[in-house]
Amino acid sequence: MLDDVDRRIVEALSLDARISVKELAQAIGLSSPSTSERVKRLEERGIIRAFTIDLAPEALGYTLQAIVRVRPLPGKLHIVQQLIADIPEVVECDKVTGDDCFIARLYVRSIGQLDDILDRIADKAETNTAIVKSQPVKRRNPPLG
Amino acid sequence: MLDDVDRRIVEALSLDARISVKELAQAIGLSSPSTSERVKRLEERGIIRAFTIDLAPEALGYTLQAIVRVRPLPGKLHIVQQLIADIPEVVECDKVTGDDCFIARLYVRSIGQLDDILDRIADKAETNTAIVKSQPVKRRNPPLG
DNA sequence: AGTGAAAGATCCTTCTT
DNA sequence: AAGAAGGATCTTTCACT
Repeated sequence: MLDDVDRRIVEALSLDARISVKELAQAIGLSSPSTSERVKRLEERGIIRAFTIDLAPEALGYTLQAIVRVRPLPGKLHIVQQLIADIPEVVECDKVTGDDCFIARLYVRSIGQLDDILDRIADKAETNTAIVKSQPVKRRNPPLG
Repeated sequence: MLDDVDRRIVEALSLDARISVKELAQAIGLSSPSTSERVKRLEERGIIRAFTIDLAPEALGYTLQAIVRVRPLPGKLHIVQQLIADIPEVVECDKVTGDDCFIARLYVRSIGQLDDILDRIADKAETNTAIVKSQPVKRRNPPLG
């Protein structure tokens, strides 16, 4: 899937996506042309999906994070899904097996705001809200092996 | 918090963190020096936490994603937390309020692998597993306003 | 696949307004 | 915050292993 060189490239770019090909090449012990080619192929193979930035929610005023499980009432599934997608504070939502149909992550600035948002779907779904107290594992890469 | 120019910078960099200051400047209609200064300040203010890459789990063979709620047995909280953190397939784990103490997201290559992993904590915690069927909302930024 | 050198292009930052 | 310019830096191409 990924050989050892690819892995090192991915790890280095995960830490700093702005480093030049030259720096990257030195970091992984390869020449610039080879490194450049590797990166290009990782993109072509769809392994590197994008070069992006990591934002700090707290620095944007989002001091509260919640994980909400949502079980739409009978016949309301599609409406609820659309409602959730339309809430900009929902930064991610998965449709899952089991009783809880959706699991959404929300960034909010206060409990009041959270309450407001949940009220919008209260008549169309049962919700179960968990407030995030800490993050024992922050977003990280899975094994690249 | 963020003025309109900052917002456009963040949006542009979210889409492509590799663009040059020059390109970025053109995209947002500002001069290069000003743009450069803005980006630097966004980093200093802790809003841009890092420049990184977005990996495609499927392209790495992770065809299955699961969200596992974990309720440690009495006295096992710390052990369980450590156990979870030590599972490399756990790409993110939150400690939350409520009965379920932890909510973890796992990337796995098969149901068998998921089963193996869950077995490791089966004697120390109750778990509730939901398989991700689709992602109505893929990872996105919260409102930048 | 990878290396090394070189040339050309591009870029960032500084300074002045 | 803009504009120009200098000086550095980089990426890619090419021949070769």
